[in-house]
Amino acid sequence: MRLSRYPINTAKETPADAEVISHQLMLRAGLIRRLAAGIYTFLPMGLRAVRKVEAIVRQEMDRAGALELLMPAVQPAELWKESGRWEQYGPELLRLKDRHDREFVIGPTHEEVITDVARRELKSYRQLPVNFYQIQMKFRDEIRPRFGIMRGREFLMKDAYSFHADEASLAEGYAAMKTAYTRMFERMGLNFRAVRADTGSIGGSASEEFQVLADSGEDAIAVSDGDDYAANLEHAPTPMFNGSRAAASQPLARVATPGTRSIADVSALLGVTADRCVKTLIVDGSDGGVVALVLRGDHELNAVKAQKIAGVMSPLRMSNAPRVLAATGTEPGFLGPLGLTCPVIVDYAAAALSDFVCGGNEKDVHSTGVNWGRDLPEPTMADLRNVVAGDPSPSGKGILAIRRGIEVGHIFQLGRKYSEAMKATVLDPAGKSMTPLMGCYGIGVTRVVAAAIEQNHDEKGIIWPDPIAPFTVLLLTLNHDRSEAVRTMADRLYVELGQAGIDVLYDDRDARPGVKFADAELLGIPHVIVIGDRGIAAGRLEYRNRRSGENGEIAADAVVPELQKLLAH
RNA sequence: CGGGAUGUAGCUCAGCCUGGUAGAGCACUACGUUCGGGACGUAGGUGUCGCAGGUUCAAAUCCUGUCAUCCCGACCA
Repeated sequence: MRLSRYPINTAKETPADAEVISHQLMLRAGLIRRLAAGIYTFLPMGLRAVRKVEAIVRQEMDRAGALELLMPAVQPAELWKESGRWEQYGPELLRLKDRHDREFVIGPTHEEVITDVARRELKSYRQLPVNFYQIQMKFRDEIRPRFGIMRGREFLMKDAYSFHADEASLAEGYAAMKTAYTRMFERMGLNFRAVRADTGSIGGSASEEFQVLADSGEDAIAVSDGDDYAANLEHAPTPMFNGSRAAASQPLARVATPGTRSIADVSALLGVTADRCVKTLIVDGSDGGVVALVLRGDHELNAVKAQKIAGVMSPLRMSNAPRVLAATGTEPGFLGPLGLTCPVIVDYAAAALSDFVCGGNEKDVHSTGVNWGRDLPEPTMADLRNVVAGDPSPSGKGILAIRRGIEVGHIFQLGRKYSEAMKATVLDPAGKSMTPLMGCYGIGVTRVVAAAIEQNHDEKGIIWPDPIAPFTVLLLTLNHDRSEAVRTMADRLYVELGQAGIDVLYDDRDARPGVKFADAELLGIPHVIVIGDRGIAAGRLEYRNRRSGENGEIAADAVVPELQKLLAH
């Protein structure tokens, strides 16, 4: 591609409405343009990156034995009514009517359509297992689209759906997809983790999200430094209390703490760190009463974990002030486990404390030197808190750090939810009708592009990983219009590189060097060959690596083989 | 949907408070000089001042409504 014939529009200034770096750079580099909120045009350069990602996804899906098909974006409402999601899905589902007043949706996902395909096409267990996939535009009417293409309303997604005769086959298909996803993201050069996720309301036994690690990510995840363990922050378990705590060394005492309601105030006033204090939270119980949850002062309650505990109302609800007063005789800020009559559940970490500080269950009073077993009964314990950096990994290897991630893929075992609701059946070996199990596996293709930029950029612009760069090599000429030698050399290299099957972009514009270099860095083409009279005279052309910043030389008569060597690894 | 903010040239923004016939930089076009790190000069084009009402002799500016966009919260690839 010759840049002189390619209307790129790069901008020095950052558009005001772009918040995250990938959005800013995609706009500045001219990869995308906004058409409406969360809806973007991919300009040719941007589309090339999308196609590169697609190609890798397609190759690995094919390698895993999945079959590509293409389903319609517009789907009849009847299918959604059949699955029950016409009512369930809510306003994120874009609904519309045709001229005959028939109802349709613009597909946010394709479980209904694929299940319809399956019930028509699959007749025998002998056709199982099978995995269908497509790479297709989805539309989700997000409440708040943001971050450009990262959370758009219309986005390109690879979605796959597998059908299985039994659990073992489903598990096998799921594992194959996990392998395929791992290969894809590795090939794309992304730093990612497979994260244990909640199976949520969909049910099923296994679910993992693929998260690209980036500070701008919307999800908090806990990752181990000892192995590949990673989980959503809310889902990572904390270590159980091992039964040993330091011996009590202080007497139980009550101290006046007027006006100090927060852990921060108490620890400042008494000169103890927050991890020597406990906080007591009163939540509504499932039996109409209340339950006290006790955590270490520096820890955070995890609502998902708490509401799973017997006796605690789900969804979790903090008790209101009158109920707290009735149950404890005091107001929030001075609560403690001492003398409480309601059920008390203590987080493992709080249970491990000795000589701790807690509220005195009286306004403006705290207790110090409190010890389980001496001043209080041995506690009823549970995992109540979010993991924090430094906690041991649940995998048993390494310690956890809290990172942020961008969810680019999600795989899960669906079970029979859709096949049952939509009566997709096949005949089993005995000639009886059976309902196959399903798995589903998504990748946000366009989101991957944004995530890759989040992870690969510097102050000058994008730094594409080779496999998903719009172009692999950039030929950058200096003095283009005045030097015939430069033109001749560059034209020849352009042809040769193309013939060698290398994706080459040729900046043959009659622009000043500064402009060309700046654009090269903004666009982030990984390998740049600079062609100037100086280099030609010396027989050696300049090679620049966008990522390493390395500035080397290549023999002018061996550019193609030298580059091929560079690209090989 | 709740909270916050913004709409003026393709982009970044000034002008609005205090109404008087619309500006800068970047980008774009032509010519000249320049040419290995976002050049300079000369000339040039560019706007229903988001939209609709209202107030006024006069509205980008004041008032009302409306639409759009962005940011913060609950959802998702």
